[in-house]
Amino acid sequence: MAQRVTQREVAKLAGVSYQTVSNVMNGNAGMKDETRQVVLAAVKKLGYKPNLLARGLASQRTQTLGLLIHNDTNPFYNEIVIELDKAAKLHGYHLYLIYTSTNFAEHQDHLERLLMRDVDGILAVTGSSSMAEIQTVISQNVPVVFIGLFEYDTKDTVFSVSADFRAAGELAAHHLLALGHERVAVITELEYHQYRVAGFKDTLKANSVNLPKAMIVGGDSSFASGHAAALQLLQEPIKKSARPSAIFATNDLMAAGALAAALDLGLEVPRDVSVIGLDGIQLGAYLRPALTTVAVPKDTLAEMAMKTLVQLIRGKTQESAIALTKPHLILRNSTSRPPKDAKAQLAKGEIK
Amino acid sequence: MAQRVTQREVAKLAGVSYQTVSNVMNGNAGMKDETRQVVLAAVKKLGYKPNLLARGLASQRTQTLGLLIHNDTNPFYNEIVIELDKAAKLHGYHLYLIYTSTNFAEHQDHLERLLMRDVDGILAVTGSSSMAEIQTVISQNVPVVFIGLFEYDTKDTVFSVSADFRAAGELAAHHLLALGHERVAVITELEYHQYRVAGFKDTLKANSVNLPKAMIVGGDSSFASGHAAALQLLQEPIKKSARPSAIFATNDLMAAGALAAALDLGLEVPRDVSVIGLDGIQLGAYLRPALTTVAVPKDTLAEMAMKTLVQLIRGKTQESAIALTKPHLILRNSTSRPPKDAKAQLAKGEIK
DNA sequence: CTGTTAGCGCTTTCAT
DNA sequence: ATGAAAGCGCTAACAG
Repeated sequence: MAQRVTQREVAKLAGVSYQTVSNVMNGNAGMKDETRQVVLAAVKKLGYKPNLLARGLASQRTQTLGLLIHNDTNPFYNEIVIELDKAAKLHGYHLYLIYTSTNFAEHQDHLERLLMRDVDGILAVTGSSSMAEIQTVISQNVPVVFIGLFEYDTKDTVFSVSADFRAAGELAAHHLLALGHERVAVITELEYHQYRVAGFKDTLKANSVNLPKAMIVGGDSSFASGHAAALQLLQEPIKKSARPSAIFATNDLMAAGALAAALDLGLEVPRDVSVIGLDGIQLGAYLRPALTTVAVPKDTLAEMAMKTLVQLIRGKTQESAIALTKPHLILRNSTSRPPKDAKAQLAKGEIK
Repeated sequence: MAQRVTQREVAKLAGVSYQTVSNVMNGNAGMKDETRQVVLAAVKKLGYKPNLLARGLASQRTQTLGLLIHNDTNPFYNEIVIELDKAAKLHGYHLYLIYTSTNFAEHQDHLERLLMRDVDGILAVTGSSSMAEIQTVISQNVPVVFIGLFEYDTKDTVFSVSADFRAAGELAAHHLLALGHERVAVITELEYHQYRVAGFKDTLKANSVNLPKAMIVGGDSSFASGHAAALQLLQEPIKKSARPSAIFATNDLMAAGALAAALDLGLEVPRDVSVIGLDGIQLGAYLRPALTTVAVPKDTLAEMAMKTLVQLIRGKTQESAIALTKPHLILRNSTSRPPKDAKAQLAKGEIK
């Protein structure tokens, strides 16, 4: 229904055999420039477009990639997808989009479908939890590259492109330290954000700032969990005198939640408490105060992932299984120096 | 590289001809239940998975759809894509994802690529501007359904599924009127959001509330444009006495911008000015105050779009070319009754 | 109800 | 440099 003109017809019009047409279309080596011109003219005249299905079937290369992505409402995923689409276009690939849950059976099903379509490779933007599963299911058949959303203590059979989350944690700590904070707290996804926390913690320690266990609260990367965690951190009656002057949330959505929680408690940000996130999603710029955050360079992340995958597809084994991109600080308005006089500050903070 | 087992091998193992295998796989009519079982056993034993490329080539149905989507940073698009992916899965389709600009040549290129892959249909989540172009390029070859992002004064050769934006505008107006607002303003994308504005305006008029031209400011649906427009509306020195007590932004991103602008001016929302948006993106819940908005039901929108497209693919011509979903109000904290005493209020509003 | 014969549109050897 | 033959893995008529 969609396809009409075939190579045969082009060949007939051009007065050549139809393999010659194929050669022209694929830029295959040597042939008289004259015949090439004749063929191209015929192609243009007939409006011939190759049928990519047929080509894929014959050549075993479809120029398509599966894009497996965690169906989370975190805008970070979307912003990554946009960059991946750009990168894929650049390299001549089309993307099959598949949103997936963390359910293993579902994963398997999606992967099988992708394989049935002869994708040349797979990009997996999923939580670290499912990495091993995915790898197991498909590595023998088709190259996979994992992208950016997990920490980097992966098995070395896995190809992954990620951000240097330890460095990100360090950046956050340095920023807070530079401002003079000494009572800081962390909101994090305990199971998966270890490196972000480690970088943060180590930097504090190196500067003789202590991070008590009670000042590390878990969340699940969602806005709601960030909100709840911050409430706990800021509201806990007993701890009032020791209320943190700054909170580092290991992703922006939780940071947004923390910001909202502070505001909901009647606190002023950053006067009463500073908040810094990690991701660099657009959302941060929309909040008031706008969110200071450590940004992951999504464009280079996507580009690196594509490059890696393309090389794997071409059979060039990589030396290094893991690539990291460097994060950077985006300075906005949710961080400042800590309250000068903590006691006085506390009194003012109780407006609500 | 990816595919191994073929129908032939299954047939050999099962001791039948390989077309029988094909029949079993496609659930084609009658055959001894016994042979079916034998075949299925062989399939399972060999781990046979059909090659969808070959099937598509032979059957002229690929069970794939092109998803053309405007590459805008508006989260609304992403939230729609997630719903469309769900709907597609439900109907057994895979989605080719393509982000596209508003550039015509680029559009054409993407569309041709999609056609080369023999997609069964196309979902276009693009601004109304490109609708006609797309339609022209492809309507003869493959069914297209346009989704939700433009107003509904389309040509009737076009199949579109959209929200009832007039009703959305009406809802916004009713909410503001019910709260007692009489001095309201609108921030809108002038060229494309006419129906939202019309519904809003007409409802005001029916309730004897005037909407002067100066109270309608244009934007481009972005946060920045909403911010700028609100600044103009709230700051304009001369108009201070006539400052709007409520702002209706015709999408959430502009509403977020308006909210931020009010806050940046030192105003309190909703005490000094109410803000209401339209879309229902998650972002609204993250803001402080949380954004009251008129939500477009993205899930039903997506489901309707898929249903329409599937029917078109099956050759069942629709009676109606346009389907609309009903929006609803999400009440949060950015709207309230207008300031009791406008004069006194104004004085307080000048904090900054 | 099952098997035979074609052919979807293209890429690949392999001769010429 | 170009042409012929074969086949990618499947479905789609038909026969039997």
